[in-house]
Formats: sequence, structure tokens, C-alpha cells
Amino acid sequence: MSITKIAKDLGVHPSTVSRALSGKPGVSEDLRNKIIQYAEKIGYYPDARASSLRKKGKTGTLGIIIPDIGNPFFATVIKAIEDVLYSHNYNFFLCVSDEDPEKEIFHLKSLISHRVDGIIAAPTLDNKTKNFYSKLYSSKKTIVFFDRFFPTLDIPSIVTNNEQGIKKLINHIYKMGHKTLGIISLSPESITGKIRLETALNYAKKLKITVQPEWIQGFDSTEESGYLSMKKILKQKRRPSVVLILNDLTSLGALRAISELKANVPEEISLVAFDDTYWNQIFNPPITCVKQDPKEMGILAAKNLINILNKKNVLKKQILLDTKLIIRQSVKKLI
Amino acid sequence: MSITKIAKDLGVHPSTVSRALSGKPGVSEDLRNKIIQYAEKIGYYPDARASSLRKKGKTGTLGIIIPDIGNPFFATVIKAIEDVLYSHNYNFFLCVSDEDPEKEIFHLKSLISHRVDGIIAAPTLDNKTKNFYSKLYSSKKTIVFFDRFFPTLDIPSIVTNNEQGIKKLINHIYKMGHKTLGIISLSPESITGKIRLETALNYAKKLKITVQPEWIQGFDSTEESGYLSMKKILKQKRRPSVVLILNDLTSLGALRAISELKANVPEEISLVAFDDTYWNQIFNPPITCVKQDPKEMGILAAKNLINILNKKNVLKKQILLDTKLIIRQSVKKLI
DNA sequence: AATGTGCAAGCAAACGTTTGCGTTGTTAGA
DNA sequence: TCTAACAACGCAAACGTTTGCTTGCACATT
Repeated sequence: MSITKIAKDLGVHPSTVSRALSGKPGVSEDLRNKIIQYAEKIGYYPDARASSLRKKGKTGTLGIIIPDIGNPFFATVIKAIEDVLYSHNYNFFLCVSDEDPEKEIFHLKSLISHRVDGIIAAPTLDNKTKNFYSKLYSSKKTIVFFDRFFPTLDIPSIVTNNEQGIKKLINHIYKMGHKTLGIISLSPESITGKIRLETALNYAKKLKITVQPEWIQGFDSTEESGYLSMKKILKQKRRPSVVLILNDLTSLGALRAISELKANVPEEISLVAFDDTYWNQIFNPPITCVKQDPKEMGILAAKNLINILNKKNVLKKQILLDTKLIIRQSVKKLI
Repeated sequence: MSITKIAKDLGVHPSTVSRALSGKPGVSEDLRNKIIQYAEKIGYYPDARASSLRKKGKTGTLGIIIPDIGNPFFATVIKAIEDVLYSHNYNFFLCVSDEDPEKEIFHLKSLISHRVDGIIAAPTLDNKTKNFYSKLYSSKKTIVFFDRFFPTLDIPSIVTNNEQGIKKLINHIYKMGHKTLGIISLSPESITGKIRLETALNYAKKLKITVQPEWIQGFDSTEESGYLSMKKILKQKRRPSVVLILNDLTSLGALRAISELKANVPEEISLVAFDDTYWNQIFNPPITCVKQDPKEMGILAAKNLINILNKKNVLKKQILLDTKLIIRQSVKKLI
């Protein structure tokens, strides 16, 4: 199943077969048709490895790195990226890092080995990964980050305006008259978690909303962490009037805890969450939240990467995506 | 960044560099270390294309084809597959078909061109795709199907025992005393949809449960279709006492319709669903459903593919996965 | 008849590796 | 001192393509 084999079988030279199949001039119509037909008959598909090797050109492949494919947020981003890449004829390797720097670096090396044209990544925030990305970037590899980024590296990135989102949520509960706030956080190692938590604490302080230390729970972006955190908050004697949940999977767990303890939302406890997920929509009552735009994030990440590859207009190094407050029925009006 | 470049820089022969870097004998320790250090310094990673080309061997890459990455079911399968593949050092191209035969065939061709070692696919059921898979399989390509399969092709597949799942659900509502049944179906072009719908109709008939034609709604596996279907059912004068939802995304839409119309579950209408999704768990009341095992499905699909590639024990052509009935509070007891 | 034009096809090198074989040079055993 | 053994390294071909160059040939132009 190679051009050489076709050439041998048909008694012509490989170069002629190559030209015939790739539509280049220099082959008579008769011979070209004969070659095309024979290639179809034996089920020949060109070897992309050999082709890209010889052409010294691009492989037409990209690498995408995400921490967790089970997280609907990332699944939605991937879906959007896929759409753009397909329309530009790119294939991509999907790599899952599990937030493990070693695994991520392993994948990066293997992407480089496969000579991908570019990499789109939601990187694991860690010194090792940071150094590795930095090396890759300075050796002219094309990289675009989404959802996360390294503040000290000036690699293009598309991220949600997390400060804005948190402030919208806190403004809302403030207007509804809440003065005490609990927080279900996620891993503070992730830049996202760090920004959201810090913004929440600072902004709450500014608005004179009380956040007791024991009302801050959760240090992991998992469903289980959300479940345990919400339980811990609910079981305290002195509770906050509203709980802010900083991420989607933790929200799922938190809602499970609420259901299990039959806590009444918003009568007994109010809730606001980051991310407009399925469960925030379908919970009873539906949860007030800020919506990120993972679709837009994916589209921009992919388009920007392609633009850079095509040496089109260079974009802003960092694109901040707006959030949208979606007011539902999970916050009690206290004034 | 190539072996030849390293060789030139260091004044040795490329073959020596190759041996040094791949740990083969025939290089003095001194020189080997020097070469390794230099390779690290300039950030050299072997060219997987050239290597696999020369070795006439496998590329260490696979292709995965799914209809929709946004569907949590497939996301979970992918996650499980990824886990297995990573532990066996495989990379994979992720291809999304969108249930579009042309797109799927395009992706298949491109996977072949990239000379993947094997393909794991939830195929779009269509004559064109069927013929294409058939051709690939008879030309010795390694393929494993999951979730879907072509009954007339004997390509290995891992699928849920859909008949069993449907029967468990219908048995349950039968025991609870229901005699009238509505169904929110999905695309009957998918073998999954076809089997589920047919089993439901036949088995309901057998148990003398009435299914009026106007109680069968929905012909698409989308959230929107589920939403519209549930609305149509709820707005009828004569309603069934229970509605069976045949798939996960349609269930999300159906639940949205329920919330919107403020229909009381299970007092006004009972619900049962295929797939134990987030929203079936978190809805109030939580929905009685049968659980597939997407994780197991992914693990088996990946392991079987790898077994075949390693020419290990050949497995059963088709593996049927058991379903599990999860009884919650969405079905009213009528007797 | 000599020359020019243009098309069809072959030739060979190159992309980056790998690997069987051949060539050195050193050392140990007889 | 001779040679056998072995280690260290070079040589060149091959994997499947692509592409600039050359060759061969038919036909048209002078």
C-alpha cells in the first residue's frame, strides 16, 4: 500500500504516481486515471508521515492538553475547538494531564516527537510544567493556553475574567442583603482557584461581608470535595447565610450534600456558583450563577492558534472573556 | 533538531547518535553521555514519523471516533480509554463524527493516512460508513467498536445490553402498577435507539402496558428534542402515567420541560430514564433509571484493542455489558 | 533539414531514522 | 610476535514521499 508498490505494479516511476495522485501536472490524463483507479482499487491512502517528512512542512496535526475530559466545561471547550480545527483540516491528539505535571510533560514530549504544528493547552500550574512550556515557546513552538496561564510567561492565552465573575456574584448577594458568606473553594494551586478565592475574599471584605475561616472549605476541584465541604459548612452551629461555590464539579457535590441533608434552598441557606452547568440549571430551585463561555473560549483558542500558524495578524497576548450573571432562585432576599 | 544535526555538531556519525540515544550497545560510555547531554541541551526529541517509518513498525498512535464529545456518556468512555492507553504508552487522535457519515469517513481516511495502529469507534450507523469499516477491516486494520455496532459485520464490539436495561425499567414500572406508557425516543437510525425503542414496545405489549402512538415522541438524541417531546406529551388530554426516556441528553431536556411546566413528579407524572446522569441524580425528585457502565466500556474497548494489537488471546466478538436498575423517587406507586 | 517548443515520464536526492555490515584499533592469549 | 576476539564507530541502504532536473519524443516553426 505505497506509491512505490503502485508504481511497480503499473510499471511506472513513483514520481509519476505521486504527481498523478496529488493532481500535479506532468501526467497524461489516461495514465493519471489509470493510476487513480488502481490506487482506489487497492485501498491506497498516502502516508502522512512520509509526506510531511519529505515536504519539511507541517504535519497537519495539533495537540490538545486538558486536565480532565470528564469535566463538562472542558468537554465543551474541546467540542468548540474540534469544530474550528475540522473546518481547517487539522487532526489533533487529545492528551489528558489529570493535573499531574509529570504526565503533562510526558505528553508534551510525545507531541513534540510527533511534530505537531501547535499545542492548545489548559496547563497544570506547576514549576516543572512552566519551565517546560517556557523552553518550548522559546524554541519557537506554537502554543496557545486556555482557561489557565502562567502569569510570568507571555504565551498567548484565552481565559475567563474570573475577577469579574466573582464580583458579579458577590455584588448580587450583597444587593440581596447577605452579610455572611461561606466559600467552597477548589485547588488553590490552580491559578483559576487562586484568583477566584482571593477576589472573593478581598471583595467581600471591601463590602463588609463576613467570611469566617471555618466557612472556607474545599481544596480540590472534585465532586467529592464539594460534597464534603458543603456538609462541613452545613453542620456548623453558626452558618453563613449564603455559600459561594467556586467551580462546576464541586457544585455538583455540594448540591448532592444539600439534597441528602434536605437543606432548604434558599430558605435555610442561599447558594451561588461559578459556571452554568446542567445541574445548576436543573436543580430545584435552579442555582444563581455566573456563566463562563467555554464555547467561545474554544473557538478563540483554535482560531488564534491557526492564525499564528498562518502568520496572520498577531492577536492580543491575553484575551479575557466576559462572564454573565444568571439570576435564578437560589438566593434569599434578606432586605 | 535532528540526529543528523547532532552528529554533525559533534563530529560523529548519525548511527552512533541513534545508538547512543536509544540505549543500544556499541557506543562508549563517554561518548554516549556526551551525546545525551548535547541532545538535552539543544532540546532534541526524536522524530516519531521518521522512526516509525524506518522501523516499518507501529506508530504508537490510535484513533478514537465518537459522535459527540459534549455527551457525558462519551466523555466518560473516553476518560476510561485514555487511562488504559496512557498506561500502555499510546497517543490517540480524537475524531468527532457529529453522526455525519461523510465526516466520519473523512476522519477514517485521515487516521489511515497517519498510519494509526488501531481504531476505537462508536460508529455512525449508515451504509456508507458500514462499507468503509468493512473494507478497512478486511484489509487487516484493527478496529474495536463500542456503544454501537453493525449487526452484519463481525468486528469486535463492546456494547451495553440495551434490551436488558429497557426490560428492567419496564418491569419496575409494571410492578409499581403502571398500565400506560409514554416514550421519549432518540434517533431510530442509531442501532441503540432502534433496539431500545423496539424492546420497549414489544415488552410493554407483552405486559399489556398501553403505548398510544401519540405518546411516542422524539427522533433525535439532543437536549432540545427531549424538551419538545416532553412538552408534547404533557400537553395531551390523555396522558400516560409514566414516561420512559431513552437517552441521557433527551432526559436533560425532558427535565427542563418538567421544571418549566411545574409538573409534579411523581404525583402527576412518573419518569424513568436510560442512563444515570448527573441531572437524573440531582433532579428533585431524583430519577429512577438504569445505569450503563461507560467506564467499563472504555476500559474493555481499549484493553481489547491492545490485546489484538499484541496478538494476545482473542476475545469474544461481542461483549454485552450489564445494566443496573437504580430505584429513586420518580415513579409513583399505583397499587 | 535544422531548430525550437512543449509535454510526458524517469532519475535521484532528500526528509530523519534505524540497522546489518564493514572497518578500524586495542587487548589478551598462545 | 602473531592472531583471535572484541569494542567502538562509520558506511550505506531503506522506510514512503516529493520535486527539481533531465531525457525522450512528437510536433510546429523557420
